Amino acid sequence: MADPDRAPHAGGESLLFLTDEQLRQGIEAMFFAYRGFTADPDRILATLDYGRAHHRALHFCACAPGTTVSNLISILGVTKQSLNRVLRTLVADGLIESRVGHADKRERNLFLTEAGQELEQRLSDAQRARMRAAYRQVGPEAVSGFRKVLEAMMDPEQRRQYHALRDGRA
Amino acid sequence: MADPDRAPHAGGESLLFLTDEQLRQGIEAMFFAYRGFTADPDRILATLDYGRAHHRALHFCACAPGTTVSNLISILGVTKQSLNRVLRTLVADGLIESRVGHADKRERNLFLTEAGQELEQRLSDAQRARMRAAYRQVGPEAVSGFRKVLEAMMDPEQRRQYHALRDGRA
DNA sequence: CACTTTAGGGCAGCCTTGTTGACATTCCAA
DNA sequence: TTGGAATGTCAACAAGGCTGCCCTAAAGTG
Repeated sequence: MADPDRAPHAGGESLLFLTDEQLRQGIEAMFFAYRGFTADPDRILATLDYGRAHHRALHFCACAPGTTVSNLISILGVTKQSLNRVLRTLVADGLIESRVGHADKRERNLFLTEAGQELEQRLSDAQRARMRAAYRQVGPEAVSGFRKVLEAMMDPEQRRQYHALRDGRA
Repeated sequence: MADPDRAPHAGGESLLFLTDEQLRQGIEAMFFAYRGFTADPDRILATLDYGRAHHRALHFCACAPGTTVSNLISILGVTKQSLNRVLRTLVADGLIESRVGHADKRERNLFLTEAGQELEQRLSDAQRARMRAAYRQVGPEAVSGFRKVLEAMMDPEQRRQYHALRDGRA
């Protein structure tokens, strides 16, 4: 109860905005917003008998073509067995191509096929549309703050990967 | 390709910040940040053989004591069968008390027991700690933007519930 | 006052997608 | 060249979504 953030003498917003209630609101906002964030792609995926796991695999294959299973595992934070099941169906359905590694034959390099690119684009478009609408609505100032908070919330390892992906495309 | 957001004449950030690449970064930030957002409570839950679903139930029971199963269902966006399984274990473990409704005996009013409050507090504390650290790091300006974007990303129904919860506590 | 309809809630069973365990292949280093 | 480490695959299991079916209580209707 001696939390300085709740100290009565903290008159300015700079301290007051960290009350438990404010933090709780942020937590709930994150919860509800994430539902919205995934809602549009989820609807498309459902019609194709795919799930969010497939979307994630397609997304990161799209933005890092030729990536390996290992790399995808560390980005997605799942076990290789879990990823493998998803990849297997995507390869079987002709959305992803898995080529045996050139230098290291243990590795598999993953690429989207034309059909894979097409679906990934459809999913991305749906998700971006909502993002774009939100960004437009609140303005660049708010978007900058949004990005800052998200980055500050990541684990260091996740932040590292986030930057690596960005830089890889730049 | 005639996307106005990518128009080369858009010199100011006010238009440029909506490129596909910027939106893609936002999407990935959301993905990585959500992992961080749930990481701390997840660790606690794992030691108790609970999952995120239990955390959610505890959270919304805590902030709306006496709420009904129906209400929880609409907040969480899951089916009653799905919620029921989670509630059953929480009631069996003595973390939640389910009282038959007073006016309408079909309803069940849900309350946290003392043990339930204790666990909810532990989970909340862990999650808030990360949120607090992030908020502190980026400052109130950024936090305000963060909240604005999240709210803009919600579906109207989710936004309505988000506000209802806030107002219910105010 | 019965009698049907509607709503809240519970149980059983299925599916996706996480998990660990066991295994094959490939590479590399002793 | 051989044993260990790394990559990826297959099998089996668990959590938590889902639909379907059922019971009880309330509400509407003759």
